[in-house]
Amino acid sequence: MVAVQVHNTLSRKLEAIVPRPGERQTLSLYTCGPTIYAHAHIGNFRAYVFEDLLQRHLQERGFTVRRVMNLTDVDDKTIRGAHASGMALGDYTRPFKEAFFEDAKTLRLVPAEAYPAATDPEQIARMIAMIASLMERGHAYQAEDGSLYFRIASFPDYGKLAHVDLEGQRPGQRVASDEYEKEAVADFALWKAWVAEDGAVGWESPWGKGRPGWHIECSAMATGLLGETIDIHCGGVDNIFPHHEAEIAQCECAGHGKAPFVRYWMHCAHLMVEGSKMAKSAGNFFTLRDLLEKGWTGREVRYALISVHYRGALNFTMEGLAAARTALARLDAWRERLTETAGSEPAVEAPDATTEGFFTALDDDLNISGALAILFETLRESNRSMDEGRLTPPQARGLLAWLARVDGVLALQPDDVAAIPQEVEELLADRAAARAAKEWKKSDELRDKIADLGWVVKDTKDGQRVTKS
RNA sequence: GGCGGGGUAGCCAAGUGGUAAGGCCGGGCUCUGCAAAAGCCCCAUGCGACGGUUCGAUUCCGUCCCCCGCCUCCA
Repeated sequence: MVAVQVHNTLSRKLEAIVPRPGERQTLSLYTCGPTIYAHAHIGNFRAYVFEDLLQRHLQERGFTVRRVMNLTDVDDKTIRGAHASGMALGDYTRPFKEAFFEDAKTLRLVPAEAYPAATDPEQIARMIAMIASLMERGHAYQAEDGSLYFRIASFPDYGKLAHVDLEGQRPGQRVASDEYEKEAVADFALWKAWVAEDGAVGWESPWGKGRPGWHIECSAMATGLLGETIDIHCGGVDNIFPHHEAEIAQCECAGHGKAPFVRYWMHCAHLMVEGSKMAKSAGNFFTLRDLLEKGWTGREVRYALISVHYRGALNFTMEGLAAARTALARLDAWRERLTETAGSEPAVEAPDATTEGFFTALDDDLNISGALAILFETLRESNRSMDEGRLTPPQARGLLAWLARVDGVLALQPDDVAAIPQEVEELLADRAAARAAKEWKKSDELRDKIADLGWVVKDTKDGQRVTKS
């Protein structure tokens, strides 16, 4: 059995991923999804692309991955946004939800098994049931304002994920000063009592009308869909505290036994843009849509996001995107060349054993740099062979088969190329004739005409090659 | 103050107690009517600073400097 090792935030160590007893090859994966009050930005997508790489690699290694990603469709910002636009909550979030799925597709993210939304009646019911369980066990209380809070003093393990000792904490700047109703300042909201600003947003509960706190949403949806113990839970580093800490507290206190909530916690570092923290005020805030408008493609953005190890800060730059474009073009050209060399021979010869290093690098906590190094070394080596005419068709086919496996993980192959229009085909035929007759002027004119139609012609050793401009 | 992540060539970035992967940029060459593309080759006596351990350290230990993040609802 191949051992995939990952860095577990809980233990701060590299640990081999082993399925739960009784589960042969199935792993559950819960990933915190977007809050759909706006378009997700590339920082959000960095986390989703990392999770996608993880899922795809686990699948390559033979695991069946059951993945759930939640959608947070109710929180302060969402309510404010809906209120400001005069729309019902669901009408306000719907376009952002649809946009998220489109963006995910553009970035080639494998769809999750389920995308529960916080406002789904079924999920609200689960949250209420979980809060009720916490109340019964003395882990929660209702404050004077009607809101329910988690009693952190009742859970000694609180802080084990972030490795924080609340005693030593300096209060953060965002502690709301009006939360005097709580027993302890660190106690977090499970259920927020309805207030006038909430307008039409609210659900009935045993404790009165209100809405769920953010943390309970994930706890309820994760355990509701994947069971009491989840194998892998991912998110951004900023979620470690308090969000994931709170999730642990809720699940392990409401649970039926001493079942740990999550076995492997994985967190993705932040993304910076041009060297600084991404912020609207700094003018370096990008959604995927912004980048597509600038002419970048989904796979270029994917490459830029995927090519830096997930636990290191990623500095996202236009230069980085340009590098992604060049590297992808090189991979594309190589794949085409291999395809030509492969011909239609049925025989397949396995590539050099070192190519397996691509996958063993990823086994090591998703060492993408090491994996890409193997990919490019293989590229150069086989190009040399082809230059010298040494690469046999069975060898080329072996490399293509390997490349297909590699791309099952990277998902960086070009989109299906658009069919060449008849008009362009005719011009190409004319141009080929002109070239054969060495009528260079005519050849150049035809190249211009083809360019006007939106296609670029390049003359290679083996004739003309056109691509959509 | 507490807890994390990080400082490796112009940029991005792996990695190892034994003499620095890979990508981009740049340079050279090949191909070539031109243009473009593509391919190959070259490109860090050096791994934040200073000490120490060692036959040998970028890699281990110590001290220090710098950058970034989290510390209550931001991936």
